[in-house]
Amino acid sequence: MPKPAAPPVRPTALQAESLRRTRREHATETAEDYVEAIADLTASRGEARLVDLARRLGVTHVTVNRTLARLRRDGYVSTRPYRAIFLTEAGEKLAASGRRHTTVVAFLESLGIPAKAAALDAEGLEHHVGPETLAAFERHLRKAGK
Amino acid sequence: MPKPAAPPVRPTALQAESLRRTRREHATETAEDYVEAIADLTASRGEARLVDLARRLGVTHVTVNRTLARLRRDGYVSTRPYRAIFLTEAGEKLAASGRRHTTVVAFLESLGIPAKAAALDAEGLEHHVGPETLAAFERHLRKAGK
DNA sequence: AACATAATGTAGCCGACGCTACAAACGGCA
DNA sequence: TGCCGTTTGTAGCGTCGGCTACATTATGTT
Repeated sequence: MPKPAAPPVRPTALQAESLRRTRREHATETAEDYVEAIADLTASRGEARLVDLARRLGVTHVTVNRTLARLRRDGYVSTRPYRAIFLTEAGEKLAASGRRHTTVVAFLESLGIPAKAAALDAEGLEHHVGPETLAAFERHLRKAGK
Repeated sequence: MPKPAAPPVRPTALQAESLRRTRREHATETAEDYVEAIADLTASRGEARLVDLARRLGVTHVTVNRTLARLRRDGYVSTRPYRAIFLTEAGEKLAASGRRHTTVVAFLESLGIPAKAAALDAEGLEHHVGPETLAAFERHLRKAGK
């Protein structure tokens, strides 16, 4: 994000708000990374195991375990000792919306739309993108973006 | 960043690496935000005060104080009780490089280059962009981007 | 069945980044 | 000069996301 350096200080409150939003988004980012990884693993190999997640996310199994505890607490996953990890409905939704969001943003950007505008527009668009359209976006991305 | 959902799991290590890098970048983001804010404030009103920083960054003065302590520890700022905050040479450099980086990225994106590529290219380009070129970039951005 | 290895769990630590509440120093104005 | 509001400092707390070290449970192989 281009922070205007030339025009003095002006929009103090606005900048603060933007920074705060960035931080808020950070908070859910991890959760999204996890649920998306779980969804992918479940889809690709039938079950999501803790070690796979750890490898996939580049952290230790301990970290995964603790994060899973939080996700469980927040109702995104259901886990049982020494068993595979499953997404709850809320988890599925979060994973889907996360994937949908990144896909839409990527698609818009692939059309040459500046990241900022793309992110902004995606925020609104993503709620109206059906499965077919989403698939089309993904197809386009696979072809265009290497 | 488009996380490929369709092609199964494949690049485990690569994805982990990318996530790790994202986290590392987060770490310096805050420092950059602070030094840039300090630089801006110093430029625009002669001195950077703690409360201004707090307002500007949207956090409490306490948080600013503690972050400043870390920045002092890391050699980016010099502070004295109840006095304005100054950047050290390292701090100036960090502020400049941060501003330079965001400018270059924004410029590339304004040309329609997808964010990912822009970020990647900027990483290399920014070290070769002189003051005049940077100014030109900024001029272009001020005209093009609203 | 027995054992070795892999997977999962637990304990305890650390740092970054927030916060509220309270204390102390500064500064301007009556 | 003295007082009051502003600014800065400090104490203590919480959450998140990492980690190492060690304990326990599954699992697969002989």
